[in-house]
Amino acid sequence: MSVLTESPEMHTNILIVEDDMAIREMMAFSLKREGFDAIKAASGNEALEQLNQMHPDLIVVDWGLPDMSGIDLIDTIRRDDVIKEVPIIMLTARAEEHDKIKGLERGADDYLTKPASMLELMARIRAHLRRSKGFETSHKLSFHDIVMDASAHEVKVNELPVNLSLTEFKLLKLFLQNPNKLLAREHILNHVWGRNTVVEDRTVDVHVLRLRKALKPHERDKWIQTVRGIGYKLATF
Amino acid sequence: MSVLTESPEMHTNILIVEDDMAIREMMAFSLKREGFDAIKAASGNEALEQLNQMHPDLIVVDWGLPDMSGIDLIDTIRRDDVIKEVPIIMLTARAEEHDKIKGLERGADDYLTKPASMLELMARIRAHLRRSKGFETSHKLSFHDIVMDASAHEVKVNELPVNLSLTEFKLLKLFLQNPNKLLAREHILNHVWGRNTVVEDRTVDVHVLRLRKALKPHERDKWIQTVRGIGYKLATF
DNA sequence: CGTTACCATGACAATATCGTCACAAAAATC
DNA sequence: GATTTTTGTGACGATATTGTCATGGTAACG
Repeated sequence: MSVLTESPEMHTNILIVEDDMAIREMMAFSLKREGFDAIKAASGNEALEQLNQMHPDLIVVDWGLPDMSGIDLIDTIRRDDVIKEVPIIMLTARAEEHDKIKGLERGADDYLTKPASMLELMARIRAHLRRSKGFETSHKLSFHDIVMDASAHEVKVNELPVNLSLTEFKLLKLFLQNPNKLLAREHILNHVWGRNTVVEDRTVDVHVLRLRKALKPHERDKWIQTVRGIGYKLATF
Repeated sequence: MSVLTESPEMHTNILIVEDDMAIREMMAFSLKREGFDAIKAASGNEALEQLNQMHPDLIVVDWGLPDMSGIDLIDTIRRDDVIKEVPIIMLTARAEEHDKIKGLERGADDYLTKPASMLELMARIRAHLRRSKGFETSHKLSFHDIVMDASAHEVKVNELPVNLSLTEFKLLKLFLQNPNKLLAREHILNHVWGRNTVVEDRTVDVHVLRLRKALKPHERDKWIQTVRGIGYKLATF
């Protein structure tokens, strides 16, 4: 099972089959944010058309589709020799236990009830991909075109790599985890250096300076803004 | 009841790790009723003892155990080369989303909140077993043109054989299992040398050096990259 | 406009970390 | 039993990183 025939930086395609546009777009947005490629389908037939052209790494299926039930779609997929192995997560508004069990027995690998937390959906998607692809998919933090892959310890701005020291990396990570939020010096000290380290306040300034320098060639240094008397924040202007 | 019944001659062992006797017995009862063999453990250590003697097809773990958290148990299992592939379902009274995500990210395959419906639990168990049954243990690992056949103890780069010592081999294997992932020294020590061996940190460096030397004739030595302050990673640049 | 508090910046020394080599012990091979 | 290979460790120089300080600049405010 642990055959790594493809390299992990290869795009991981997730097919979303969901007729509600709002939910569909939100899921696509969340997926792209995490570094996946989201393919969208608004109906069962649209999904089948997509599946003729490409083979996603995972499928998220809504139970109630306009032209067929999600169950029917799963049946069709599981009958297709080429794609029948693909992990499928069912997503539905119905909380009825009966549906869950039916979905799981008919070939779904997982079942989530709407309104589903995007975080939980992402976690479950990663768990299934871990099984089917044999390796962990990467976690990505991003703010516009600043993208950090913490597990790979890699930062890119607009696809170009940025070289950071360990402290700078941790500092940027904190900023990315709190975009548009004002971070007090003390807060930064606690989170980057740890609660019981004795470091001068000004040290934060210096490391912010160094982080800005590293981002300067990409013209992103101005995104780390000074808030006089308090600290810094990551934001566009 | 279940549409898909397991054939009786095929013993499917399910390990239940749960300290609450009532729940444990109820789960064991349900499992046996469905044709599974239920093995019971009331604590984390009891579970580990069991795992020394047998390898279950699936494990159901309660989050809160008397001697360790379910998460710790999962960590231990996922570090064991022999049983690390076993599907794990977390079961817990806590409904907090944070716990769910933590469990899934740390290696659980599924997560159920108590009080869990036995029917749903059974359905999910069957869904996971359906996946893991057709589990093939091909021992081929690769990263681009670096190919390892673990069972044959053979490594080739671009079809040309590479001679490695045992430690170098295990080290490269770890890298291939975690491509593009930053591996901390401690993590490397745990996985290549074992958890209870006493070896200096710097030993890792020396073996990385030796592995690089072995890969140098093939111009792949630069793919093992140093991340100052933490460890190493296998990645292209 | 002047004062004050606050910050950006560059320089610097101390430290941490890593790559490399050499060597001895242990294990494997012949 | 001799030879070769493998392995872990210490040493050392090279380099990266880090924290602090001094200085000058800038925003805030009356």
